[in-house]
Amino acid sequence: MTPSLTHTAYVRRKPLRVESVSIQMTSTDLIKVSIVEDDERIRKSLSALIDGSEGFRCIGAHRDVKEAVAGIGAGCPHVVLLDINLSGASGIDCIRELKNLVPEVKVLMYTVYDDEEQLFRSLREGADGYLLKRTPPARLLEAISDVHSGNSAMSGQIARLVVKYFHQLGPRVETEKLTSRELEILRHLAKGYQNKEIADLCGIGFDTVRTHLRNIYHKLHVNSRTEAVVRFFGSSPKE
Amino acid sequence: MTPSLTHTAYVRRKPLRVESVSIQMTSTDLIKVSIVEDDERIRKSLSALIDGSEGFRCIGAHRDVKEAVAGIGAGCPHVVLLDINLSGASGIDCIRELKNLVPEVKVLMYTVYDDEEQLFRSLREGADGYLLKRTPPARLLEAISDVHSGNSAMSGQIARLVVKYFHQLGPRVETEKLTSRELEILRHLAKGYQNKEIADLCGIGFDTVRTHLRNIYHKLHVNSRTEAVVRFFGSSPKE
DNA sequence: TTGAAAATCACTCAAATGTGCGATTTCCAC
DNA sequence: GTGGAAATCGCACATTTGAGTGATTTTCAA
Repeated sequence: MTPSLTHTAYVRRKPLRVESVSIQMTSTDLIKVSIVEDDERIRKSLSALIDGSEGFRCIGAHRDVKEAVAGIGAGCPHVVLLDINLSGASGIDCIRELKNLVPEVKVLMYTVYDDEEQLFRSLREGADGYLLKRTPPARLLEAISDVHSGNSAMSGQIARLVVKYFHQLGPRVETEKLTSRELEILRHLAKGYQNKEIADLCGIGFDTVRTHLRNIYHKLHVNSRTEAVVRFFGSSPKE
Repeated sequence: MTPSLTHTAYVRRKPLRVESVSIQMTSTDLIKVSIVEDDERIRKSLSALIDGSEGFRCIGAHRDVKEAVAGIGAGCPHVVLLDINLSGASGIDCIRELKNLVPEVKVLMYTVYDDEEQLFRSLREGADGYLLKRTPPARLLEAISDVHSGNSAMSGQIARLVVKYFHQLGPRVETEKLTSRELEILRHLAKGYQNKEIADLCGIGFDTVRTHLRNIYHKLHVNSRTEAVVRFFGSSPKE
C-alpha cells in the first residue's frame, strides 16, 4: 500500500519546517510517538517507519482503545497516531481520554475514509490533525512533526471538507456596523446567556442590555435573540 | 527568506499528488494561474516562479482588485493567487466577485499574517486555500495544483487556527437521543423560527411544538431556545 | 468647544417563551 | 395484542422578551 519507506530520508526535522515554527523545540529531543492501530501489519510498518526515522521514536503500539489508554499514560508520548476505525470502541471516543491523561499530547487521526461525520466529530473532540492512510511516509512524518510543534496537519482531501464547511456557513454578517458594546453583548447572546446575566457580565443595567439588543436587532435586521445568534454563527437564516 | 526557487525542481504534478485525486485532470493541460498582488517585486517573482514551472502558466498579474476583476474575466484562470492586504479594497472582498465572474475558479489566499479574522472571513467568502507568504515555492506550486484538482491547501499554521476553531466548538451534542420530530424542530429553531412558525412548518399544533421543545430542552440540558441553538451549532455554551 | 455617536437607564405593554401537569392517539417491536 | 415510546394536544401561570418612547451622561473627533 504505502510506497515503501524509501522516502524517509527526505524527512528533516528542522530545515523542512515549511509553515514555520515560532517556538522551536530543542532539536536534540526525540518526538515520542504512540500508535493505536487495529491492523497488525500497518501497526508494525508504522512503528518501523517511525523508529527508522531520525528524530522520531515509537514508544508504543496498541491494538485497541483500552490497551492504548492504559499504555499511553505511562509512556507520555508527544504524538498519538490514532486510527479511527478500531475494532472495539471508535478511536474518536479515545481522543478525550488521551487528552485528559496527557494534556499536552497531540492526537493525529489516521483513517482510510474521508468521512465528514467522523472528521468533524474528531476535530471537535480535540484532534490536532487528520490524515488519510494513503499519505506517504514522508508526509506522515512531516505531519507528526507538524502537530508536535503546535501546528496542525491535514490531508488535502480533508482540508477540502473543512473548507466546504466554511463555505456552507456563508459570508458572515457585517458586524462592523455594531459598536464594540453591541458586539460584546452579541457574543454573550451567542453563548446562550439571558438579559439579566448579560447585564451582570457587562456590569450594566438590565434595561440597558435591552436597549442594546433592540439596536442590534435593527442593525442585523432580525427581531429575536435566536435569529441574531443564527446570524452570528452564520447558518442560512430561514432558508 | 524563502529558500530560493531551487525547490522548483521537486515539484511534480502527478507523482507527488499525495492526498490523492479522485478526478485526475488531463495531464497535458496547463494550470492557468492569475496573480493579484500589491508588491511589484513579489508579483514578478511569483509569475516568474509559475511560468518557470512545468505544468503551470501565469496568465495574469494584477496590482489591485479593480484591475484583477477586469482582467480575470478575460483570461479564465484555473487558480487565482490572491493577496489579502491589497492597497485598495481588501482581497477578501474580491473572492465573491471572482467566483461570480468565473464560477469554477479556485481562489488561493496568500498573505503574511495568520490573522484569524481574515482567515475565517476568507473561507466563508469562498476561498479554497490559504497560504502564508513564507511558504516555499515548492509548496506553493503544490498548493496551486492541489486546489486546482479540487482539494484544499493551507499552511500548517493556518490549519492550526482552523482546528482551534473546532476545538472551541466543543464536542457535539449527542443528537442521537432526539427523536426525528424533535430533530426537525431543533433544526427549525436553529433557523430562527418561532413556535408558531414551526407549528405551521410541521403541520402540527402550537402546543405540540412547545411540548417537543420542552423535551428537547430536557435532553440537551438547556432551558431556552437560544441555548438549544447554541448547542446545535456547537459553540461552547456559557464558557 | 461643540456636536454627533455611543452608552446608559427607566417605564410601559403586548407577545413569546418556559414550565408543570395531564391527556389521547399512533405506531412498532417483542 | 400488548407495552412502551413517540407524537399529538390543552391549560395555567410566571418569566422573558420585543418594541415603543423618552431621557441623561460619556466619549471622542472635528
